Amino acid sequence: MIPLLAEVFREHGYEGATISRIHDKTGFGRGSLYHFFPGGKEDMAAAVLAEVDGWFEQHIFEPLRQADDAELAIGQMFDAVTTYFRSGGRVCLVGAFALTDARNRFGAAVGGYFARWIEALALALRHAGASDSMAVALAEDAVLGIQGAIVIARSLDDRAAFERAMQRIQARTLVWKE
Amino acid sequence: MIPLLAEVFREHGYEGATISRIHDKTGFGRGSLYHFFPGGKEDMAAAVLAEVDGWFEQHIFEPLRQADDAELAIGQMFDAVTTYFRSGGRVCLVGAFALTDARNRFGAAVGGYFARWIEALALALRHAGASDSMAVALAEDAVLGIQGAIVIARSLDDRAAFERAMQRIQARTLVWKE
DNA sequence: ATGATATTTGAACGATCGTTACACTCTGGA
DNA sequence: TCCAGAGTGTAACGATCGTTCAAATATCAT
Repeated sequence: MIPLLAEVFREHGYEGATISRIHDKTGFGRGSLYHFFPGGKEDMAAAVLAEVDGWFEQHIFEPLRQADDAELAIGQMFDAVTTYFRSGGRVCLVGAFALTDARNRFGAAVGGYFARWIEALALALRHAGASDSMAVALAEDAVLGIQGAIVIARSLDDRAAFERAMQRIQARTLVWKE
Repeated sequence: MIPLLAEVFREHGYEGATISRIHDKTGFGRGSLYHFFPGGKEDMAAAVLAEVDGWFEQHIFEPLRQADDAELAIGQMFDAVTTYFRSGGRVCLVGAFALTDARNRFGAAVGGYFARWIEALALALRHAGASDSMAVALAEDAVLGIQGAIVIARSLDDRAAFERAMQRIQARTLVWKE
Protein backbone atom coordinates (compact mmCIF):
# COMPACT_ATOMS: atom_id res chain seq x y z
CA MET A 1 0.00 0.00 0.00
CA ILE A 2 2.73 2.47 0.96
CA PRO A 3 4.54 1.83 -2.34
CA LEU A 4 1.36 2.72 -4.24
CA LEU A 5 0.98 5.84 -2.14
CA ALA A 6 4.60 6.71 -2.87
CA GLU A 7 3.97 6.39 -6.56
CA VAL A 8 1.16 8.94 -6.42
CA PHE A 9 3.25 11.45 -4.50
CA ARG A 10 6.17 10.88 -6.84
CA GLU A 11 4.11 11.41 -9.98
CA HIS A 12 2.08 14.39 -8.87
CA GLY A 13 3.96 15.99 -5.99
CA TYR A 14 2.41 16.74 -2.62
CA GLU A 15 -0.19 19.24 -3.83
CA GLY A 16 -1.06 17.19 -6.90
CA ALA A 17 -1.53 13.97 -4.95
CA THR A 18 -5.28 14.25 -4.36
CA ILE A 19 -7.35 11.82 -2.32
CA SER A 20 -9.18 10.88 -5.51
CA ARG A 21 -5.95 9.96 -7.24
CA ILE A 22 -4.80 8.07 -4.17
CA HIS A 23 -8.10 6.20 -4.15
CA ASP A 24 -7.80 5.39 -7.83
CA LYS A 25 -4.24 4.10 -7.44
CA THR A 26 -4.61 2.17 -4.18
CA GLY A 27 -8.22 1.04 -4.45
CA PHE A 28 -8.86 2.10 -0.86
CA GLY A 29 -11.94 4.18 -0.15
CA ARG A 30 -11.83 7.43 1.73
CA GLY A 31 -12.85 5.80 4.99
CA SER A 32 -10.06 3.25 4.84
CA LEU A 33 -7.48 5.86 3.99
CA TYR A 34 -8.44 7.98 6.98
CA HIS A 35 -8.65 4.87 9.14
CA PHE A 36 -4.98 4.06 8.48
CA PHE A 37 -3.84 7.67 8.31
CA PRO A 38 -5.94 9.67 10.79
CA GLY A 39 -3.81 12.71 10.03
CA GLY A 40 -4.98 12.70 6.42
CA LYS A 41 -2.80 13.58 3.50
CA GLU A 42 0.04 14.94 5.58
CA ASP A 43 0.06 11.68 7.53
CA MET A 44 0.22 9.69 4.30
CA ALA A 45 3.10 11.72 2.93
CA ALA A 46 4.96 11.39 6.23
CA ALA A 47 4.49 7.63 6.16
CA VAL A 48 5.77 7.47 2.61
CA LEU A 49 8.78 9.59 3.49
CA ALA A 50 9.50 7.33 6.46
CA GLU A 51 9.26 4.26 4.27
CA VAL A 52 11.61 5.72 1.69
CA ASP A 53 14.00 6.78 4.43
CA GLY A 54 13.90 3.28 5.91
CA TRP A 55 14.66 1.72 2.56
CA PHE A 56 17.69 3.91 2.04
CA GLU A 57 18.88 3.37 5.60
CA GLN A 58 18.77 -0.38 5.06
CA HIS A 59 20.01 -0.68 1.50
CA ILE A 60 22.25 2.35 1.05
CA PHE A 61 23.30 4.18 4.22
CA GLU A 62 23.98 1.28 6.57
CA PRO A 63 25.97 -0.76 4.02
CA LEU A 64 28.14 2.32 3.46
CA ARG A 65 28.73 2.67 7.19
CA GLN A 66 29.40 -0.99 7.88
CA ALA A 67 31.39 -1.85 4.79
CA ASP A 68 34.65 -3.70 5.11
CA ASP A 69 35.49 -2.94 1.50
CA ALA A 70 34.44 0.70 1.19
CA GLU A 71 35.10 0.96 -2.53
CA LEU A 72 32.98 -2.09 -3.19
CA ALA A 73 30.16 -0.68 -1.09
CA ILE A 74 30.29 2.61 -2.96
CA GLY A 75 30.11 0.79 -6.27
CA GLN A 76 27.13 -1.15 -5.00
CA MET A 77 25.51 2.12 -3.94
CA PHE A 78 25.60 3.40 -7.51
CA ASP A 79 24.16 0.14 -8.78
CA ALA A 80 21.37 0.18 -6.20
CA VAL A 81 20.57 3.82 -6.89
CA THR A 82 20.43 3.25 -10.64
CA THR A 83 17.99 0.41 -10.12
CA TYR A 84 15.93 2.23 -7.51
CA PHE A 85 15.50 5.38 -9.60
CA ARG A 86 15.10 3.30 -12.76
CA SER A 87 17.76 5.28 -14.55
CA GLY A 88 15.89 8.49 -13.93
CA GLY A 89 12.52 7.05 -14.91
CA ARG A 90 11.56 7.30 -11.28
CA VAL A 91 11.81 10.52 -9.33
CA CYS A 92 13.42 10.91 -5.91
CA LEU A 93 10.46 11.74 -3.69
CA VAL A 94 12.61 13.56 -1.16
CA GLY A 95 14.32 15.63 -3.82
CA ALA A 96 11.00 16.48 -5.45
CA PHE A 97 9.57 17.59 -2.11
CA ALA A 98 12.67 19.72 -1.55
CA LEU A 99 11.86 21.80 -4.62
CA THR A 100 8.34 22.80 -3.61
CA ASP A 101 6.88 24.21 -0.41
CA ALA A 102 6.36 20.63 0.77
CA ARG A 103 9.86 21.18 2.11
CA ASN A 104 8.43 23.53 4.72
CA ARG A 105 6.08 20.80 5.92
CA PHE A 106 8.63 17.97 5.95
CA GLY A 107 11.84 19.92 6.39
CA ALA A 108 13.30 17.65 9.04
CA ALA A 109 12.66 14.46 7.07
CA VAL A 110 14.01 15.97 3.85
CA GLY A 111 17.09 17.45 5.49
CA GLY A 112 17.84 14.37 7.54
CA TYR A 113 17.67 12.06 4.56
CA PHE A 114 20.30 13.93 2.57
CA ALA A 115 22.45 14.72 5.60
CA ARG A 116 22.63 11.05 6.55
CA TRP A 117 23.29 10.00 2.98
CA ILE A 118 26.20 12.41 2.65
CA GLU A 119 27.55 11.44 6.08
CA ALA A 120 27.40 7.73 5.37
CA LEU A 121 29.11 8.13 2.00
CA ALA A 122 31.76 10.41 3.48
CA LEU A 123 32.43 7.85 6.19
CA ALA A 124 32.97 5.15 3.57
CA LEU A 125 35.30 7.43 1.62
CA ARG A 126 37.33 8.18 4.74
CA HIS A 127 37.44 4.46 5.32
CA ALA A 128 38.81 4.10 1.81
CA GLY A 129 41.61 6.51 2.56
CA ALA A 130 40.27 9.96 1.73
CA SER A 131 40.95 12.89 4.01
CA ASP A 132 38.06 14.35 6.00
CA SER A 133 37.56 17.37 3.79
CA MET A 134 38.01 15.36 0.59
CA ALA A 135 35.54 12.74 1.77
CA VAL A 136 32.85 15.31 2.50
CA ALA A 137 33.43 17.10 -0.79
CA LEU A 138 33.25 13.88 -2.79
CA ALA A 139 30.18 12.71 -0.90
CA GLU A 140 28.32 15.99 -1.44
CA ASP A 141 29.24 15.91 -5.11
CA ALA A 142 28.07 12.35 -5.58
CA VAL A 143 24.71 12.76 -3.84
CA LEU A 144 24.06 16.06 -5.56
CA GLY A 145 25.06 14.52 -8.88
CA ILE A 146 22.54 11.73 -8.46
CA GLN A 147 19.78 14.23 -7.81
CA GLY A 148 20.84 16.35 -10.76
CA ALA A 149 21.00 13.30 -13.00
CA ILE A 150 17.36 12.54 -12.21
CA VAL A 151 16.35 16.08 -13.16
CA ILE A 152 18.25 16.01 -16.45
CA ALA A 153 17.27 12.48 -17.42
CA ARG A 154 13.61 13.30 -16.85
CA SER A 155 13.86 16.61 -18.68
CA LEU A 156 15.55 15.10 -21.72
CA ASP A 157 13.51 11.91 -21.39
CA ASP A 158 16.81 10.10 -21.76
CA ARG A 159 17.70 7.28 -19.38
CA ALA A 160 21.02 6.78 -21.10
CA ALA A 161 22.00 10.25 -19.91
CA PHE A 162 21.32 9.12 -16.35
CA GLU A 163 23.51 6.06 -16.75
CA ARG A 164 26.31 8.07 -18.35
CA ALA A 165 26.17 10.43 -15.38
CA MET A 166 26.31 7.56 -12.90
CA GLN A 167 29.40 6.21 -14.66
CA ARG A 168 31.21 9.53 -14.51
CA ILE A 169 30.23 10.29 -10.93
CA GLN A 170 31.21 6.84 -9.74
CA ALA A 171 34.53 7.09 -11.51
CA ARG A 172 35.51 10.41 -9.99
CA THR A 173 34.23 9.38 -6.55
CA LEU A 174 36.32 6.21 -6.44
CA VAL A 175 39.46 7.56 -8.09
CA TRP A 176 40.21 10.86 -6.45
CA LYS A 177 43.35 12.95 -6.21
CA GLU A 178 44.06 14.95 -3.08
CA MET B 1 4.29 40.85 -13.61
CA ILE B 2 5.83 37.73 -15.14
CA PRO B 3 8.55 37.69 -12.47
CA LEU B 4 5.87 37.68 -9.77
CA LEU B 5 4.06 34.89 -11.58
CA ALA B 6 7.32 32.99 -11.78
CA GLU B 7 7.80 33.32 -8.06
CA VAL B 8 4.43 31.71 -7.36
CA PHE B 9 5.14 28.78 -9.67
CA ARG B 10 8.61 28.39 -8.19
CA GLU B 11 7.37 28.35 -4.61
CA HIS B 12 4.34 26.13 -5.04
CA GLY B 13 4.87 24.18 -8.25
CA TYR B 14 2.34 24.03 -11.08
CA GLU B 15 -0.45 22.35 -9.12
CA GLY B 16 0.12 24.43 -6.02
CA ALA B 17 0.11 27.72 -7.90
CA THR B 18 -3.57 28.57 -7.48
CA ILE B 19 -5.31 31.57 -8.99
CA SER B 20 -5.87 32.88 -5.46
CA ARG B 21 -2.18 32.77 -4.67
CA ILE B 22 -1.38 34.36 -8.02
CA HIS B 23 -3.87 37.10 -7.25
CA ASP B 24 -2.38 37.65 -3.81
CA LYS B 25 1.17 37.83 -5.15
CA THR B 26 0.55 39.94 -8.25
CA GLY B 27 -2.34 42.07 -7.09
CA PHE B 28 -4.18 41.41 -10.34
CA GLY B 29 -7.80 40.32 -10.15
CA ARG B 30 -9.16 37.29 -11.92
CA GLY B 31 -10.49 39.43 -14.76
CA SER B 32 -7.09 40.92 -15.49
CA LEU B 33 -5.31 37.61 -15.26
CA TYR B 34 -7.63 36.00 -17.79
CA HIS B 35 -7.46 39.11 -19.96
CA PHE B 36 -3.68 38.77 -20.31
CA PHE B 37 -3.67 34.99 -20.31
CA PRO B 38 -6.82 33.77 -22.08
CA GLY B 39 -5.56 30.22 -21.78
CA GLY B 40 -5.67 30.42 -17.99
CA LYS B 41 -3.14 28.82 -15.73
CA GLU B 42 -1.47 26.78 -18.43
CA ASP B 43 -1.02 29.96 -20.43
CA MET B 44 0.55 31.69 -17.43
CA ALA B 45 2.98 28.86 -16.79
CA ALA B 46 3.93 28.76 -20.47
CA ALA B 47 4.60 32.51 -20.42
CA VAL B 48 6.77 32.15 -17.33
CA LEU B 49 8.70 29.27 -18.89
CA ALA B 50 9.22 31.35 -22.03
CA GLU B 51 10.49 34.28 -19.97
CA VAL B 52 12.89 32.09 -18.03
CA ASP B 53 14.07 30.52 -21.26
CA GLY B 54 14.59 33.94 -22.80
CA TRP B 55 16.61 35.10 -19.81
CA PHE B 56 18.92 32.09 -20.01
CA GLU B 57 19.26 32.43 -23.78
CA GLN B 58 20.36 36.01 -23.38
CA HIS B 59 22.52 35.81 -20.26
CA ILE B 60 23.83 32.25 -20.30
CA PHE B 61 23.45 30.32 -23.55
CA GLU B 62 24.30 32.99 -26.12
CA PRO B 63 27.39 34.28 -24.24
CA LEU B 64 28.65 30.70 -24.15
CA ARG B 65 28.13 30.33 -27.89
CA GLN B 66 29.61 33.67 -28.87
CA ALA B 67 32.49 33.82 -26.42
CA ASP B 68 35.96 34.67 -27.68
CA ASP B 69 37.44 33.56 -24.37
CA ALA B 70 35.52 30.36 -23.67
CA GLU B 71 37.02 29.76 -20.22
CA LEU B 72 36.11 33.27 -19.13
CA ALA B 73 32.55 32.81 -20.40
CA ILE B 74 32.22 29.56 -18.49
CA GLY B 75 33.43 31.22 -15.30
CA GLN B 76 30.89 33.97 -15.84
CA MET B 77 28.19 31.35 -16.34
CA PHE B 78 28.83 29.96 -12.86
CA ASP B 79 28.76 33.44 -11.37
CA ALA B 80 25.53 34.30 -13.17
CA VAL B 81 23.92 31.03 -12.15
CA THR B 82 24.92 31.46 -8.51
CA THR B 83 23.36 34.90 -8.48
CA TYR B 84 20.25 33.84 -10.41
CA PHE B 85 19.49 30.88 -8.16
CA ARG B 86 20.52 32.86 -5.10
CA SER B 87 22.88 30.13 -3.96
CA GLY B 88 20.08 27.63 -3.96
CA GLY B 89 17.64 29.93 -2.19
CA ARG B 90 15.74 30.09 -5.46
CA VAL B 91 14.55 27.01 -7.27
CA CYS B 92 15.02 26.31 -10.97
CA LEU B 93 11.48 26.46 -12.30
CA VAL B 94 12.29 24.20 -15.23
CA GLY B 95 13.96 21.62 -13.02
CA ALA B 96 11.08 21.70 -10.55
CA PHE B 97 8.58 21.17 -13.38
CA ALA B 98 10.68 18.27 -14.63
CA LEU B 99 10.14 16.38 -11.37
CA THR B 100 6.32 16.49 -11.41
CA ASP B 101 3.74 15.69 -14.08
CA ALA B 102 4.00 19.30 -15.20
CA ARG B 103 6.72 17.82 -17.38
CA ASN B 104 4.05 16.10 -19.45
CA ARG B 105 2.35 19.43 -20.09
CA PHE B 106 5.50 21.40 -20.88
CA GLY B 107 7.78 18.63 -22.07
CA ALA B 108 9.11 20.49 -25.09
CA ALA B 109 9.95 23.64 -23.15
CA VAL B 110 11.60 21.68 -20.35
CA GLY B 111 13.59 19.44 -22.66
CA GLY B 112 14.63 22.27 -24.96
CA TYR B 113 15.91 24.40 -22.11
CA PHE B 114 18.32 21.78 -20.82
CA ALA B 115 19.29 20.52 -24.27
CA ARG B 116 20.26 24.02 -25.36
CA TRP B 117 22.10 24.69 -22.12
CA ILE B 118 24.20 21.54 -22.48
CA GLU B 119 24.81 22.22 -26.18
CA ALA B 120 25.92 25.80 -25.58
CA LEU B 121 28.26 24.79 -22.76
CA ALA B 122 29.67 21.89 -24.80
CA LEU B 123 30.32 24.28 -27.69
CA ALA B 124 32.28 26.60 -25.40
CA LEU B 125 34.27 23.68 -24.04
CA ARG B 126 35.11 22.50 -27.54
CA HIS B 127 36.13 26.03 -28.29
CA ALA B 128 38.41 25.86 -25.26
CA GLY B 129 40.11 22.77 -26.61
CA ALA B 130 38.09 19.83 -25.34
CA SER B 131 37.29 16.92 -27.60
CA ASP B 132 33.70 16.43 -28.72
CA SER B 133 32.94 13.61 -26.32
CA MET B 134 34.77 15.26 -23.43
CA ALA B 135 32.92 18.53 -24.05
CA VAL B 136 29.52 16.87 -23.95
CA ALA B 137 30.40 14.86 -20.84
CA LEU B 138 31.68 17.93 -19.00
CA ALA B 139 28.67 19.99 -20.07
CA GLU B 140 26.18 17.37 -18.94
CA ASP B 141 27.99 17.02 -15.65
CA ALA B 142 28.06 20.75 -15.02
CA VAL B 143 24.39 21.40 -15.81
CA LEU B 144 23.29 18.36 -13.85
CA GLY B 145 25.51 19.41 -10.97
CA ILE B 146 23.88 22.83 -10.83
CA GLN B 147 20.44 21.24 -10.64
CA GLY B 148 21.57 18.81 -7.99
CA ALA B 149 23.17 21.59 -5.98
CA ILE B 150 19.84 23.39 -5.84
CA VAL B 151 18.13 20.26 -4.52
CA ILE B 152 20.76 19.65 -1.85
CA ALA B 153 21.12 23.27 -0.78
CA ARG B 154 17.36 23.55 -0.35
CA SER B 155 17.12 20.26 1.47
CA LEU B 156 19.90 21.09 3.91
CA ASP B 157 18.83 24.74 4.00
CA ASP B 158 22.49 25.52 3.43
CA ARG B 159 23.51 28.05 0.80
CA ALA B 160 27.16 27.51 1.58
CA ALA B 161 26.77 23.95 0.30
CA PHE B 162 25.55 25.37 -3.00
CA GLU B 163 28.54 27.65 -3.31
CA ARG B 164 30.96 24.87 -2.42
CA ALA B 165 29.38 22.76 -5.15
CA MET B 166 29.69 25.57 -7.69
CA GLN B 167 33.39 25.91 -6.84
CA ARG B 168 34.06 22.22 -7.32
CA ILE B 169 32.01 21.90 -10.50
CA GLN B 170 33.60 24.97 -12.04
CA ALA B 171 37.07 23.70 -11.17
CA ARG B 172 36.62 20.31 -12.77
CA THR B 173 34.84 21.80 -15.79
CA LEU B 174 37.66 24.24 -16.57
CA VAL B 175 40.59 21.98 -15.75
CA TRP B 176 39.91 18.67 -17.37
CA LYS B 177 42.15 15.79 -18.33
CA GLU B 178 41.43 13.76 -21.48
C1' DA C 1 -22.71 -18.03 18.54
C1' DT C 2 -21.51 -13.76 20.64
C1' DG C 3 -19.50 -9.49 21.28
C1' DA C 4 -15.59 -6.46 20.58
C1' DT C 5 -12.73 -4.61 17.37
C1' DA C 6 -10.97 -3.71 12.76
C1' DT C 7 -12.00 -2.31 8.33
C1' DT C 8 -14.84 -0.47 4.61
C1' DT C 9 -18.49 2.01 2.29
C1' DG C 10 -20.43 6.03 0.46
C1' DA C 11 -22.87 10.18 1.27
C1' DA C 12 -22.13 14.65 2.62
C1' DC C 13 -19.69 18.81 4.57
C1' DG C 14 -17.68 23.51 3.76
C1' DA C 15 -13.86 25.31 1.29
C1' DT C 16 -11.44 26.13 -2.62
C1' DC C 17 -10.32 24.93 -7.33
C1' DG C 18 -10.04 27.01 -12.46
C1' DT C 19 -12.96 29.40 -15.30
C1' DT C 20 -16.64 32.42 -17.15
C1' DA C 21 -19.53 36.40 -17.66
C1' DC C 22 -20.68 40.96 -17.22
C1' DA C 23 -20.61 45.50 -15.76
C1' DC C 24 -17.49 48.95 -14.82
C1' DT C 25 -13.42 52.27 -15.33
C1' DC C 26 -9.74 53.89 -17.74
C1' DT C 27 -7.27 55.62 -21.89
C1' DG C 28 -6.13 57.76 -26.28
C1' DG C 29 -7.40 59.15 -30.98
C1' DA C 30 -10.97 61.42 -33.84
C1' DT D 1 -16.70 65.41 -26.55
C1' DC D 2 -17.32 61.06 -27.80
C1' DC D 3 -16.37 56.42 -28.67
C1' DA D 4 -13.90 52.03 -29.15
C1' DG D 5 -11.04 49.13 -26.96
C1' DA D 6 -8.04 47.89 -23.15
C1' DG D 7 -8.01 46.73 -18.61
C1' DT D 8 -10.31 45.86 -14.04
C1' DG D 9 -13.44 44.16 -10.15
C1' DT D 10 -16.61 40.91 -8.66
C1' DA D 11 -20.16 37.55 -8.41
C1' DA D 12 -21.03 33.18 -9.69
C1' DC D 13 -20.52 28.62 -12.11
C1' DG D 14 -19.74 23.48 -11.75
C1' DA D 15 -16.10 20.62 -10.24
C1' DT D 16 -13.09 18.99 -7.07
C1' DC D 17 -10.51 19.66 -2.89
C1' DG D 18 -9.48 17.41 2.06
C1' DT D 19 -12.10 15.80 5.66
C1' DT D 20 -15.85 13.85 8.59
C1' DC D 21 -19.14 10.57 9.93
C1' DA D 22 -22.61 7.10 10.73
C1' DA D 23 -23.83 2.78 9.16
C1' DA D 24 -22.52 -1.63 7.22
C1' DT D 25 -19.42 -5.43 6.96
C1' DA D 26 -15.45 -8.38 8.11
C1' DT D 27 -12.47 -10.54 11.44
C1' DC D 28 -11.52 -13.16 15.37
C1' DA D 29 -10.87 -14.49 20.32
C1' DT D 30 -13.91 -16.28 23.63
